[in-house]
Amino acid sequence: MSDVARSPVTLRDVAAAAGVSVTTASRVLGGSTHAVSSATAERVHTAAADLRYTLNASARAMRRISESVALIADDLTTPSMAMVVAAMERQARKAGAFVTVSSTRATPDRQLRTVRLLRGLRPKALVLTSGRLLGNRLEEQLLRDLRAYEREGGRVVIVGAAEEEFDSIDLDNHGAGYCVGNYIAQSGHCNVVILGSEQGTANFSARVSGFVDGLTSMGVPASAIRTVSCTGDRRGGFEAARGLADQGTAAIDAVLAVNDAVAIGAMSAFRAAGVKVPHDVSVTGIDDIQLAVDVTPQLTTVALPLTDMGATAIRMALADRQEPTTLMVQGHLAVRDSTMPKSTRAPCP
Amino acid sequence: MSDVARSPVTLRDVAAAAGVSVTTASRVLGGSTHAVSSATAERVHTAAADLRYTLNASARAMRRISESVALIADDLTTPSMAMVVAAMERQARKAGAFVTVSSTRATPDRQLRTVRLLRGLRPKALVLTSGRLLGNRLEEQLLRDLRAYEREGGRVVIVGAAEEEFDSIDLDNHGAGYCVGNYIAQSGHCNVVILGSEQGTANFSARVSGFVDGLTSMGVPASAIRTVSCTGDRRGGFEAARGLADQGTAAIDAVLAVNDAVAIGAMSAFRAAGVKVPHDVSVTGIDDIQLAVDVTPQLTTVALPLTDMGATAIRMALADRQEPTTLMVQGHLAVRDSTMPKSTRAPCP
DNA sequence: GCGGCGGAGGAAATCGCTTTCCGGACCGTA
DNA sequence: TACGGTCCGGAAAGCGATTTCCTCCGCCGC
Repeated sequence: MSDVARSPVTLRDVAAAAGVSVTTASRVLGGSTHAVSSATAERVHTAAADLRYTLNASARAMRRISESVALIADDLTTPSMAMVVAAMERQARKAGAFVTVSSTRATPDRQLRTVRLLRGLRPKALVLTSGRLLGNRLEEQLLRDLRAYEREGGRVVIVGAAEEEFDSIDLDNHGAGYCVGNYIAQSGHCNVVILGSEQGTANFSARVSGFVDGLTSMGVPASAIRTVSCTGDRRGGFEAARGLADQGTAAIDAVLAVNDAVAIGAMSAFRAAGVKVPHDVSVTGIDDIQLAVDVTPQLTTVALPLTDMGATAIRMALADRQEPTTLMVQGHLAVRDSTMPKSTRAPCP
Repeated sequence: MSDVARSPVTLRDVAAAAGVSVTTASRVLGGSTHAVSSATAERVHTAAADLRYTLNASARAMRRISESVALIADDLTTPSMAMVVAAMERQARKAGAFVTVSSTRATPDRQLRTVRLLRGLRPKALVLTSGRLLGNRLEEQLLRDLRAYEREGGRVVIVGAAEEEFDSIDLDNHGAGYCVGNYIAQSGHCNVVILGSEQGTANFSARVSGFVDGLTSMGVPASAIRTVSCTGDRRGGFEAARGLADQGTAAIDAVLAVNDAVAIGAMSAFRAAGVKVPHDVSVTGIDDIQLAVDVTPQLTTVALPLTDMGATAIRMALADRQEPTTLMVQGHLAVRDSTMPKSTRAPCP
């Protein structure tokens, strides 16, 4: 059990200590299929433990494909992204792989630079999750790098949008919206305001059209649906809702927000304006962020299988299929306290 | 601009395309100090761009120390950890380094295995952030591996606790608690309940003792301070507060939670029980997670310089000083809506 | 005119490991 | 006894870069 170890302990040192060749040591420690007698293996293991030796992953990576996955996200600080990252890490570890993370503030320039940088690690896969990027089609430059990377044997997985060309896991945004619209219509709401941003993100516009389809499927006339544009964050919801409150909310049964942050902003504006949620107006979100259950009233929303998505992304990344496949995952409605049936009101025309 | 590239493009290919030796290509692309004429450099760069080539980080790592940092955390999903990770990533990128993350659920066994695994990457530094681990001293085994790693030229940085032996960034947990206790006492609260878990985490017990010291420093008698034990998450706070509400909160002026999650859980239990915050009871947290301002009422808490800590950790990790240094960072009180002066009540005895 | 110096480029050794390829030992069978 | 087949173990050839040397060349100062 000597703790003395010349600076970098190498496989050679271990082999010498065990009295075998590096070849044999490599076979024992590297999990080769080549047979090694258990007595020899034992000696090697002991030597390695004594020297506190671990195989050098970089050196290994030169002869075998490395077991690492690079994650490129817009922003690592959002709660949902944290869930995804954690799930990825967990799943990757199961397969003995590493995850290296990077964030690009959704700027195409940084995305490209990040992909370049990370490709240098020759990871087994590149996982991109980016709302922005996916909406406005991948930049041509980025696409080229991604293709070049796949040509070299790498795997590209896109989380959050369907991409014909690569593996991808898409969230059924339209379905989520539909689900909400349907429920809201069914529970007797008729005059509805949709809070959403048109700008960019395909995610959002899919949700909005889902709202509309869900509502009309249950007989809500298009004329009873109004869309108010706002930014996709808390402040956007707040300001939009304040605008509504100023004009009077008597003719509004429900406000459908494009995500939870907007919904929460809206609820807070309503509260400030004395509009009671859900009594006067029902409010819904999409995402089911942690906050959704922490606010009062708890927010009715659509829970997204973030953890599944992360795990699946890694599974795809590490699998060795050939065909690019696209998976579509569904959220499910979580009815809570920010909505209530409006059966007492007059039915829709 | 040919997009054709035999599977793995190597430096040799680039060199051939540029009509130079690999040596020269390496010097141009690898940022060597050896002089290269600008005309030649230009040719190499063009060739590399045409082939969409990026240097292989693994191969580079064999001759030079790699620019990567491995982060080992208890749990990646907590909001505060997400902030730290994001800050680390940002700082690392500035230095052209990578961050690879892993989570260990705070079990010593997994910690050890993770360190072993990650050491294989021969990162320039290992950054450990773990409440649990730091509380009950590092496991002996782990310590050995860490020491062996440093002997090999690696750098170990501990975030969240002072460790003589390694670089470390410590949060002044006692100071944060003191700060809250002081403020609460000053603003006229007398009967105080502290919500905290005794178990394990040195972080928490330091905060708790900070609360007590801060309160007593302003004349609150120890007899007016009660500590209720609960788990360190939202649910723990919720259940503890429900318990308090059941017994009646008439004799309670303030509830000091050991962190924001607990505080938010407590607020939600109070709300459910009809106890008004801050009118009936003031509530405080520590951490200043994003949620703290999103919740109603906005939470009075201690803002921790999470971003700074992350960035500093990476700076330490990448620096090449020799002396292990310990940094102590302070939080600052953020007074918001969940507390209000209780001047109307009877002064403390 | 000549020694020396610095700039530019290349050949080859090297990093730590994996992986062929090969050789010896040992087995059972013909 | 001879022969194919296993089982073990080692020598050596890479993997894709970086990094020493080395060479060559033009230029300056004396």
